[in-house]
Amino acid sequence: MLRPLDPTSDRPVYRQIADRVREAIDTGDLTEGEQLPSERHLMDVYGAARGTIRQAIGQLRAGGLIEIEHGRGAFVRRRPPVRRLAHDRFARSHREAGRAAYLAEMEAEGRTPSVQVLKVGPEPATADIATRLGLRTKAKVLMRSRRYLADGNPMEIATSYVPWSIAGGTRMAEADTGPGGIYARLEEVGHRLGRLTEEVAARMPSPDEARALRLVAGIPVIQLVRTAYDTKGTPVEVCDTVMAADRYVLSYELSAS
Amino acid sequence: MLRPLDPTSDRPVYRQIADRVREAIDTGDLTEGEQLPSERHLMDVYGAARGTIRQAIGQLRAGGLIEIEHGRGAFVRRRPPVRRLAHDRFARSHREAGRAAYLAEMEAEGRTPSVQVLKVGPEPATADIATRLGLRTKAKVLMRSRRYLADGNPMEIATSYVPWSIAGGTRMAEADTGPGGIYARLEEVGHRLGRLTEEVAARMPSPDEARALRLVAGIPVIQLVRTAYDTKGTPVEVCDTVMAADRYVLSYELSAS
DNA sequence: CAGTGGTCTAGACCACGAC
DNA sequence: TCGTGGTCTAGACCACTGT
Repeated sequence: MLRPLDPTSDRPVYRQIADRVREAIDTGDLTEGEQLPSERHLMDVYGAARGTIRQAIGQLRAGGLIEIEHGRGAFVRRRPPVRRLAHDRFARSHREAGRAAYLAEMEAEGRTPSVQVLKVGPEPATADIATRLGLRTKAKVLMRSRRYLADGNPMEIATSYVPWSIAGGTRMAEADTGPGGIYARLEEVGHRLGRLTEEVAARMPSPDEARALRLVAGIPVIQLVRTAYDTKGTPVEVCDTVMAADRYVLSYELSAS
Repeated sequence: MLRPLDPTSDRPVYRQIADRVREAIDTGDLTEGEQLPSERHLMDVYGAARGTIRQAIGQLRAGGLIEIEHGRGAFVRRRPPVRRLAHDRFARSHREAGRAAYLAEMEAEGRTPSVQVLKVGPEPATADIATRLGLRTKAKVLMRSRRYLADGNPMEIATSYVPWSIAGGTRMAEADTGPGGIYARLEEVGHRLGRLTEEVAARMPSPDEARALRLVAGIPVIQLVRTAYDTKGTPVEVCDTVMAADRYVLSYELSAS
């Protein structure tokens, strides 16, 4: 199944071994979820030291191709079901934004959703958040941090920020924001939702994020920062979402007119 | 500068060392572009074998925090200037889409842009591309593949697909598509641009992509698949773009009305 | 040349999972 | 208990960068 190495090549042995395994995956000789030959086996096959084999496997792991389970073996990574996030959600209905929309959408897909509220309370704004909200740095803002799961697997961590001058004393500052979520509460206090901007970036997770999202090595995160403005153009909320990149595809609809 | 290890901790030594270096970066003790202590130095400081030190450094590298230059040393990664892609570009002006828009925008930012046409010609469509274009698998399509650079550094690789029934015999199938680019040619043959969809995902690069984009370890790619429809709703082009994630932030504007 | 990282070896002991 | 991967050591030689 695995082609032999080329001893005349100046490509390092560990890379050649990684190449061979990658080929086996690409050609379908190794299929999703299938177990790779063990390290000892690869040592025998290629006559290499264990360190060399582990280097090869480390490459594949960092590239997101395989996943390793201690005591069990290395396996071709299974791609978890992808959640397609259509970003006309807000246009369709403000009332169904946030947690309610998440629960409804997930259940419609036959998955079991859950949401954990991690932290809710006043915080001094970071420079970035303050800028986005049009406040001065360290201005008091409401921070709401929560984790979304599907079938028990973490999907994303979202942290919202609302100026304290808007959120203070309202139900936004409580763990349960009530029916319709934060956008409904914002409208109740006179901030009718106008437009939204979203900024999308990708990077490797911090160790904290990797833990919270239970990310295996080789999976990046998508960071989406959404800013909501009311109809007067005042920024009323910033939501910073960090998503496991192997579980999401964001989709946008643009008009060319 | 680097705190000592905790011998009572059951956290592996290499992780503790990585933690210490990460702390030094977070606190600003090690700043962008600054050189890390050499492997030999770290061996002395922590009394660890070289393999252990290299494991620690490997973690930081895979996390995108540092960059290593053979013979020179390891350095805290410098973040290249980020290109903010506003996706109302198409709405503003179809005529300035594609290469022309890229050259103009880059020059406006004071950077030197260039575009390499990698391959232009007919190809059988993959299953995915065929589906997006509403064709049967392996239908003949025009493929246009090119690489965009800024100041000599690769930024993205874009591959466009147009049904051969539309592109065949036109200037779209030539290396130089002429003024206004591919969208102008599409309109000339009666396909006025209507709406566009964009799908955004992130993943680790393939070895080929890493080479073409000159990606160092620990940098993911953003994959953006744009489908253009004409005013009759017929898909006329799919553009698959793979971008170095450390050089892009995509921004979208949504209406809440 | 000296100093840096890159590759590879051979071996030891440990931790986890399945049977 | 056995087979899997995880951690760590000590050493060798090579390749690249700078002086």
